[in-house]
Amino acid sequence: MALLDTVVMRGLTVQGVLSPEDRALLLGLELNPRHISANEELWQERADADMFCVVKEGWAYSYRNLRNGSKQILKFYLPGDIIGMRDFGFTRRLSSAAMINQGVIYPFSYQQLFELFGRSSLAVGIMATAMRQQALLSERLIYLGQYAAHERLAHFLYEIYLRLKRIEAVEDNSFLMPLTQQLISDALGMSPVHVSRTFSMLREEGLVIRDRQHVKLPDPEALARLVEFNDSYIDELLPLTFAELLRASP
Amino acid sequence: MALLDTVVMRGLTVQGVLSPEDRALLLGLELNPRHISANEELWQERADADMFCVVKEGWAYSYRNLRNGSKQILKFYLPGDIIGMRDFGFTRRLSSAAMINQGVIYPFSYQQLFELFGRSSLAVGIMATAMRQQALLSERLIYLGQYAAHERLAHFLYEIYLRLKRIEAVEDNSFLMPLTQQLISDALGMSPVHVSRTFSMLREEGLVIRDRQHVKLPDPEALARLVEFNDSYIDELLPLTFAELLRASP
DNA sequence: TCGGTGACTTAACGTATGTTATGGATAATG
DNA sequence: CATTATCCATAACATACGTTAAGTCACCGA
Repeated sequence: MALLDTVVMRGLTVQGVLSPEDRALLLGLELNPRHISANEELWQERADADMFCVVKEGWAYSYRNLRNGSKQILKFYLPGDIIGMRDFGFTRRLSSAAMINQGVIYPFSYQQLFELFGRSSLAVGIMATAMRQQALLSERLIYLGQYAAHERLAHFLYEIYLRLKRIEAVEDNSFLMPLTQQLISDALGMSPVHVSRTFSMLREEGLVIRDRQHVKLPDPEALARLVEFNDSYIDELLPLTFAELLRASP
Repeated sequence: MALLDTVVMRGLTVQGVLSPEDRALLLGLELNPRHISANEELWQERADADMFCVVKEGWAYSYRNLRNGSKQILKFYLPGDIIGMRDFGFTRRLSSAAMINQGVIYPFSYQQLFELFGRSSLAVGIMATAMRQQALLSERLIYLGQYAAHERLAHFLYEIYLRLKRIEAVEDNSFLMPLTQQLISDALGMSPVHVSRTFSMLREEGLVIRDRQHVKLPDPEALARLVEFNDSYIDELLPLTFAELLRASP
């Protein structure tokens, strides 16, 4: 299962828009096979992110270990899949990755991806933006999978708080949230009644004050501790190496 | 909140790798404001996908309506966010999108994105690949949020089945799955014990036969009906319009 | 001013799923 | 071949959450 055989690249081939150079670049990603034994780690969360892997043989998976001892698997990778794209645009890995059984992978560097991108800064920027969106999606998946209702709601509110702060829509730890409890329940996969119950709990604990659309988090840090929110990456600029790679001559 | 002010693009600016042309292209996306009223739909699931939106004012959200009447919200969009990237590389929208309150958006076309990409076929291909990965992640989020254990497991098995079929690793509706129930439970957010229980249920219903790593789905279509699996898009080639856009002169 | 509507709260009750524990089958190891 | 570890099945019990329902409060149009 080579990259050129994936649905997407086959589509581009059929449509006749992949130049011979493009095809050569793509094939060039699959030159250095590496044999991996079962259960071997490819990388750990927070390791430097500087390369991807195409899975040639075997199964792998990406996951996050949580404070409470549980772990959430984000994705299983089968032959032909690319591991590591999730981290593109971040300095460090957002999740760990490991082989399940024995297999073969082709590692390739960010540098090679930049060549695929034709060294277009904007392409890199758009891709990084998309991956940040996916990072938020992954966080939510983790919370839906592993945490109880009050943690999910706390996590949700804290995420909104951070995103609003970034666009300067938070003042004195308060913000406007035009969501009904019904909408929140649809987002968090719980019943509207339980959203209400859970808001009451958070209010009693002094973590959230809410009157209609007005929300105040008296102690955002306490909330962050409760939810194990990894906000280190959210406002992170692109890795410094990106500039060098973009400026490097082909 | 303009695109040039987002973390990613600010990073590229700081690093001095955004050319004046790049900046002009990016600014060019935000020329045609459109005022949207509260609760107005931006598009529905399965509509033609041919453009994105930058949110300027107001909140929006993307969601999927499910057969059982519930709905799963995938993401809330705040000012500065781009709506619609999730569908890039697909012919039709994978989820609906609507405004929550009244607001302003800037629509921009795929064509404009292709210009950002410098008309690099490979950049388009990589981006589309990443978005397909995200589509699978979204499906899993929907299932974690809205469905009971046996539906989650059924969905999981059917997804694996489809992905293995694509790489010709399914024979006679059987395949090899090197996963322990512990790993499956970590992926689906349920206890290992309940995974076992649920496998027993599916076996009694004649939907799944399993002996250790050997899995057989006697009637994959029955499973697909049970889980409301939208597999129409998984093996879809890139939209035909992509070739035209890639070939168009700048 | 009044009834109507939608958003929210709280309570009572049922159930899906988690937890803990035990035993059996199979694979791994010496 | 014996021993041990791993994986899995099943049962008994506990609980978080869903469901249904009723009541309060704010807002809105007649």
